[in-house]
Amino acid sequence: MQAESDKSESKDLRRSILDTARHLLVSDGYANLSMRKIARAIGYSATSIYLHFEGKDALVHSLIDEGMGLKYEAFQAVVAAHPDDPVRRFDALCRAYIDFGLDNPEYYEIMYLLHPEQMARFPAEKYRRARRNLDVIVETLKEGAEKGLMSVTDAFVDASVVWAALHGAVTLIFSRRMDRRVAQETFVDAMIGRLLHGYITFSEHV
Amino acid sequence: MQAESDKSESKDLRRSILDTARHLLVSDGYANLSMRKIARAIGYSATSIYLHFEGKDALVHSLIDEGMGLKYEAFQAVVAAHPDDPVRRFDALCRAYIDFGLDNPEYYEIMYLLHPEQMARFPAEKYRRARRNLDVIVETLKEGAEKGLMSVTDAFVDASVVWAALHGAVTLIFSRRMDRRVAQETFVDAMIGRLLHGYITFSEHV
Amino acid sequence: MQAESDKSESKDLRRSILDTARHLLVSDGYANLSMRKIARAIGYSATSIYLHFEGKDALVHSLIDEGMGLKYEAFQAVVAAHPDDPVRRFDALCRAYIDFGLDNPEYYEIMYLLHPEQMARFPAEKYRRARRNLDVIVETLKEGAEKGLMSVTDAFVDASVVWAALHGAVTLIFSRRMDRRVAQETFVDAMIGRLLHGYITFSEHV
Amino acid sequence: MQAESDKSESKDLRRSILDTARHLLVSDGYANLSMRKIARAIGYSATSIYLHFEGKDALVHSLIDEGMGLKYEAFQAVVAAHPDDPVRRFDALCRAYIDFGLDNPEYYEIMYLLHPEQMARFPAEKYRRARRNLDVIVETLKEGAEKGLMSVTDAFVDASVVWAALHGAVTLIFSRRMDRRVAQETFVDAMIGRLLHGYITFSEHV
DNA sequence: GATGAATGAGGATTCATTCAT
DNA sequence: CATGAATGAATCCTCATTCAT
Repeated sequence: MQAESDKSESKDLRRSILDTARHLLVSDGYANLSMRKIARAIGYSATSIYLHFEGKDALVHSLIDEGMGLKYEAFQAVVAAHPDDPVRRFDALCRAYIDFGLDNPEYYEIMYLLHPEQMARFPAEKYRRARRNLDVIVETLKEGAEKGLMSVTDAFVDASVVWAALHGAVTLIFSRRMDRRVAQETFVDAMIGRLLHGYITFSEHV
Repeated sequence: MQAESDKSESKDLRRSILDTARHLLVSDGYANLSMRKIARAIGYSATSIYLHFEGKDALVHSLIDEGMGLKYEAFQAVVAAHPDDPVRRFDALCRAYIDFGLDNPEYYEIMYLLHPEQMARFPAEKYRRARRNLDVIVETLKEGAEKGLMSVTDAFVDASVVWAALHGAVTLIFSRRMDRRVAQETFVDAMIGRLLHGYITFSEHV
Repeated sequence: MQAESDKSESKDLRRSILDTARHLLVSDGYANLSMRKIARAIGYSATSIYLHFEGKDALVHSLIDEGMGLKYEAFQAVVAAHPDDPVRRFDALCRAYIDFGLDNPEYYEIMYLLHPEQMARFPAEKYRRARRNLDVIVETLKEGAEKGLMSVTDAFVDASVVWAALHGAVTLIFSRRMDRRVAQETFVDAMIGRLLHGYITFSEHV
Repeated sequence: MQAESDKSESKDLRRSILDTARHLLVSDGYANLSMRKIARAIGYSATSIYLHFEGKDALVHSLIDEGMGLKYEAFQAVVAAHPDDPVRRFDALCRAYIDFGLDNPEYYEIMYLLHPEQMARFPAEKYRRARRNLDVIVETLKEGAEKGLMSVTDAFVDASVVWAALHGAVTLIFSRRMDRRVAQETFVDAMIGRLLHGYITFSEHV
């Protein structure tokens, strides 16, 4: 009857499914995410989900996709905010990485912690955007090295090291197995400080 | 007939279950680990597993326990090998951490990547040994600082940072999402190099 | 094609499940009542039952509920048939109690013989209707006492005594452990006669 | 080595099994009585039970047997205590019936509440002793009638009615579905009072 | 678009029982 | 006398998915 409302409702349902899945993901864990639970939570029939997603895998892929997009935007915002200063950009990128993880545990979970065996492989092409995020770090390191501000051996390798360290920080916090004697904020600051310290040539810069 | 073999058969089955579970864990992921699959793989009925383990949780706990033990031994061996030199000990500990992870992905998986929601909580007391591993790093950093060889702000925090970085390195390699342009060995060396470099006062030491 | 039949099919399955469960209950006993057996008996998959009932407990609760309803109606019919004569009402109530039990052994079974440990507790509120049945006897005794027709010490206690005697009569017949020398009908008549005789003041009334 | 101790131990084990089964019966209900649980409770292997009992049915039959014996003794004691007074004997028998039930719910459970479908039929011959208990009531009623102390129509039928009423009292108490406004003791007294009152000719006797 | 009905496969776990020792 | 090892059958229940409507 109301073509407009129908269309928007439809989009709303798709959104609703994705959002609910995200929330269930963080509250119950991936292993306990089920189509039925999503359906129950949004008040639609389980069948309806299949009108918007081919299956569970496709749904999760969409979530991964969204997460990749969000993270990409966050990184691009950092780049835009520090176009000329590779050191400050590096600092901001590290913080953005960790913040994204801590703020979006659901996305982080499926983007980086989900084993590929648990679902149909995420299409390789979609990982391109993810790679571009790493490239941002690579470029930043290269620029810092060129400007004599940062000591870089191999930009690719070093970017991976930074990436790994940040990833480790996020997941260690997630796993709640970190020593209680260490406050989360202190820990994050220390991690970023060490990374900066390790790559910056002149300490007075920071 | 062979009293000896008979006695050991029982223990063999237990071992067989644990090993099979370990392998399935890495090939199919924890979510897909089922008692039935284990049973099928070892050629026994599912019921038989319950003769050796109280349930799925107990089985996984046993695996975690074993992993903890292995890792603890590895760390203690490093400590024994470098009783007086905190810098070399630090280097060796980092390498031992990553090596353990790469050599025992199944153990690493359940020790550090398993979400606690997915199974009954691992008895707190059993984590003591895990904590002692962290303490080894803490002590090493303290000793390095006392001897003026390492620059440490807060030993607990710094040990956690190191821990996180190593953890990130291992898991990034596991996830196979690392840039292919980076060789694994180069990456590991770079990570350890950076950690050493970041904490050592006099670079001529390394 | 036949919208009518389609709609009712769903309800038919629900009915079919309930009826089959009821029959199995009486033939195999509660302990041997299983979802699979019900499913097999109606020619559906076990999963289908879960489309109509949340679980085994819910299914049994539905049966109890139905039984309570039937019995309540039977009692109300008796009350309506004898609005002014408490003695005849008492007689009819006793007979209705026993008749209900003998006519609906499956319902009686789950309503009164099922141990609560065997299933999730039947919601307390649902027992209200059951209590109202007892209250009908209480009121009848009170009325009989007020009119000087019946000798009652404490209406609550006496109603419970009546209830227990009737319950004992039904279950003794069920258990098939009654002496064969005693015909069922004779036994029932004797029980009701004794109850009447015991509570009525003037014997000429009966 | 110690033939004596061995033998007695063996008998002890049999006793131990029976006692444990009885206790489990009352705490967990018949449906939850399992060989494993019994074995675990007495600290023996499940297999050991099969050295003393052919199977679960045989074990329960033994319990029923014991219960029958106990009850028979209780009734015989009452008979011995009131050899000449059928009225007092009747009173004492009723009380003995209810007391036995309330004191030995485990025995009562399997003797009178267990459905025959739930286990292999209890050998018919073993019910003879049970029948003899009913006969005690029959004889008492007959004797009371002969002495002009009790009004009895048909001793068999009346004994069954008494039996049913007592059985109903016990099971209603067991089921915990009795109205809370009625105290157990009051209820039992009322039931026995009514039975006495109903069968005694001259009320001054009591 | 949306749904209710239906299912087969699989999940962990418990049970009574047998057998060789 | 006692046991450990082993099993097949059964338990309830959840899942992702399909199909006709």
